[in-house]
Amino acid sequence: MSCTETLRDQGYRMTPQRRMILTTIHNSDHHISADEIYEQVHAKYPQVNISTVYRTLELLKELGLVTETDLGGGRFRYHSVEKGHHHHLVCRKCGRMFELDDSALQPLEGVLLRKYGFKADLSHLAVFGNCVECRR
Amino acid sequence: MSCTETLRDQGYRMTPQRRMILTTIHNSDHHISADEIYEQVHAKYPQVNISTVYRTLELLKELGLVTETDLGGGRFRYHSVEKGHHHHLVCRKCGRMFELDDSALQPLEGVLLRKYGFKADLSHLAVFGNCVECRR
DNA sequence: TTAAATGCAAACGCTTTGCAATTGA
DNA sequence: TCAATTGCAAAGCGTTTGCATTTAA
Repeated sequence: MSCTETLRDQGYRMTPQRRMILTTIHNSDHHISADEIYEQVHAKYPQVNISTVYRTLELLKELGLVTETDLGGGRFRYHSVEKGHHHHLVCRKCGRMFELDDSALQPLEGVLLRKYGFKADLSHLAVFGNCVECRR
Repeated sequence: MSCTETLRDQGYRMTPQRRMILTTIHNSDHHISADEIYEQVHAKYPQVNISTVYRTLELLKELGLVTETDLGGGRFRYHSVEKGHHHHLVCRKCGRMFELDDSALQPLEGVLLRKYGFKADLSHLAVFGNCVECRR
């Protein structure tokens, strides 16, 4: 089902603003923040308002089209659900981010569930530390 | 070395406000936020200002007496370094936080190092999800 | 004595909200 | 048509800052 259909199905409308916001999130190669989305959309259509971005993100979360992650830094970051889950290794020295596949985290997920009864949501986890190169 | 000595050593002063803030953090049974500290201190000494709390926290971080952690929820939380490291399971439904001991994370730490050459800093990690009770 | 620390008020950055005007279906 | 959506401006919240006053050493 397309995004437009998902929206309409729930009684919402597809608007140019929503289309641009969706495209921006989808084309982003990283977890993007509200104001990064705003900057990009605003560059093309200056009349678009930041509050529309926030309201749209709220809606897209609700519809399950986008995930919101708190990666620190005092702002939320957003990611297209279609593009799937992945985790990050964030180097504190050089700032680079490395992708980490699920398999490394499954043991942890299992331990938390068995030992603590806690169903961890490890989608988009960020682990901070130092990368190979910076450790040399 | 006492906190007072640590302060003086670096040319800072021990003030009643700083003493109260330190005591509050040290007596807290959880990772406490700036406004929780403020509430407690303010209850005893109403003239104390929130900006003093923030400035003191900044200083205590610098001196390595207190750690600042981003556990989500849009506010930082503080913890006495003396009381040591631990991790958290944060329930997204009820908001409760559970302590998690190091042993659950050591396998992950090992995998990241061996497989990715990444030295993870897992002190004060926060894992989000749903707790036993909220999963019923 | 005097630099460090405080209280106060105002500003900050990110996010939310009320409301009148606009617009998609 | 008309409820959903928007832009705008203002407010909310946690945090920071400038400045005149107070205070620890």
